[in-house]
Parts: sequence; structure tokens; C-alpha cells
Amino acid sequence: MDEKNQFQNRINKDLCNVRMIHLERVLYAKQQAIPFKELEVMSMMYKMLGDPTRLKMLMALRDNEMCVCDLAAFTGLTESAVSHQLRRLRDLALVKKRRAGQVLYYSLDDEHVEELLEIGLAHIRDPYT
Amino acid sequence: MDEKNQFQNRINKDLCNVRMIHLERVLYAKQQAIPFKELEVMSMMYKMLGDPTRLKMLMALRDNEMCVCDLAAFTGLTESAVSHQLRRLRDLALVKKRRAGQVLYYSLDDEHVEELLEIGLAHIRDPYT
DNA sequence: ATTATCTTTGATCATATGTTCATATATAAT
DNA sequence: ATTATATATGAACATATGATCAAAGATAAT
Repeated sequence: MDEKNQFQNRINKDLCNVRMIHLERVLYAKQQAIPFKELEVMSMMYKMLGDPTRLKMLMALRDNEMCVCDLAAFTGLTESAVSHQLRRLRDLALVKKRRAGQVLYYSLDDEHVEELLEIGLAHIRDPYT
Repeated sequence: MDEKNQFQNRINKDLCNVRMIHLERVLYAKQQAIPFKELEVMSMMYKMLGDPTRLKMLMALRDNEMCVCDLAAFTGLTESAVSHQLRRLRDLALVKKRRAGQVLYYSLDDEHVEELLEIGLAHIRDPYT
């Protein structure tokens, strides 16, 4: 096999050889790609759903708004740990809080979050429908 | 404040005092909670969406099925790294593969995955609608 | 059969993550 | 003002995670 053939799938890109089979698909993907900052925020949002403890809290919040100590009792964690996680969930707009005196009531931020939870549950229960 | 008052929100549960404000909500949450095994799978599925590299790959797969080396070229990672991540995505039924000779074409597993991506993107772009 | 191409796998390592403990803040009650 | 309640924050530590490198399968071509 001569050198031309050997490198038929190697395309010079930014001074280094990168192998690819469908150049047009790679270019199209690059065109369509969302800005990196959005990608980071978006992946961080999913990551916040991607922990058993936080997910358990979120699933419970589908039915009722709950305060920190309730969530701690429910999850079996310390209130500190729950508070830490709620803060991260709040930073990504997955939950919101409402104050009533000393008590802070947490609930799902909006219907997007509910949908993400519903679809995720459906997916793991019926992977092929 | 006498001892009765001091412990009004402390309920003996499994031999240790746990503070909670809404016992009925905690009990209801426990009743409604999905099995732990499902919770683990579900959170792992979101976790797989929760990494910039994997998410970038998945977003690209919305438009086209792509092979490993294309995805490597697109992401700027080694083919090995891409393959590792694709395997994890496949384990959670987020992508599927189709063989054509030596080339393996990856695509989103089903419409659940597309929906999860659409809603996630909508959420970070319009946090309040 | 041998070689090339495309992809996968296992080990390794630096970084990221979740929990706990100690402490601080905020609101309410005495 | 002082004390109690409810929550938040920062530091620390053990574990989990993602990328790389080296090597191995798997399919196709010669």
C-alpha cells in the first residue's frame, strides 16, 4: 500500500494529522456545535442530576416542597450535606427555595426539571419504547 | 424552653434522633421513592450526560450517526478516549452502534435521549419559561 | 497468511467529587 | 440581649472519574 493510500483518511488539520472518515460530518458537527460555555453549563446541569443522593432529593420534590431537615431525614444524610447539595442544585436552576420564617422550603425549579425526571425514569424503565 | 419543647421536632427513628418538621412528607416521600437500584441506574444515566466531552458527542449525534474516528476528530480527543466514553454511553442505553465493515457507526439510542437533550438545552437557555 | 484499518480494552495517574466536622449566619422566641 | 432553631459555609479527606499510553480484537484487503 503506497503512501497516498495509507493516508487517505488522514487530513491535515491545525498542523497535526487527524484521521477521519466523513469530513463533511465532522465539519457540520463543528458548525452546529453550541458554544462551549453553554455546553459546560448544560453538562453541569445533567451532572447535578447524576448523583443518587441529589436525584433522590429531586424525585421527592416532585410531590412536595420540603425543608432541609426533612430532606436530611429522608435521605439519611446530615443537614450539612443536604444543604451543600441543594446549593449546587440551586446554582443550576434545578430547585428553588421559599422562606417561611426560619424554614426554607425547596421545590423543583420549573417544569423542565419535572420533564427531565419523567423522561429519565421512562428511559431506564422502558429502554426500547 | 423545657425538654418537651426542645425535642418537639426530633423523632426517634432506628435508634437515633432525627430532626424533621413534616413527618408526613418524609413518610410519603419514602413510600413513593423508587427502588434504590433504579435510582442508581437513573442517576448514572444522567451522569453520563453530565460531562462536556460526552455531551458534545451526543449533541453531534443528534444530526448524524458518526464513527469513532470522526468523533475523535470532532472532539479533539484520542480515539481511545472516545471509545471508552462511547462504551459507557452504550451501557446506559444512550447510544447504539451499527457495524458496516470495519466501521462502527454510533447514533442516539432512542427518542428519550433526544428529548433529554432538547429539554436540557431549553432549560439552560430559558431558565424561567 | 500477512498486513493495514478501525475499534476496544486494561492499567495508570492527576484531578474532581461527596461527605463530614467545625463554625458561621439568619430568623424567631424568651 | 440571650438563647434556640434552621440553614449555610469552608476546610479536609477518601473515593470516583476522565484522559493517556500500550496492547489487543476484529474486519478487510493483498
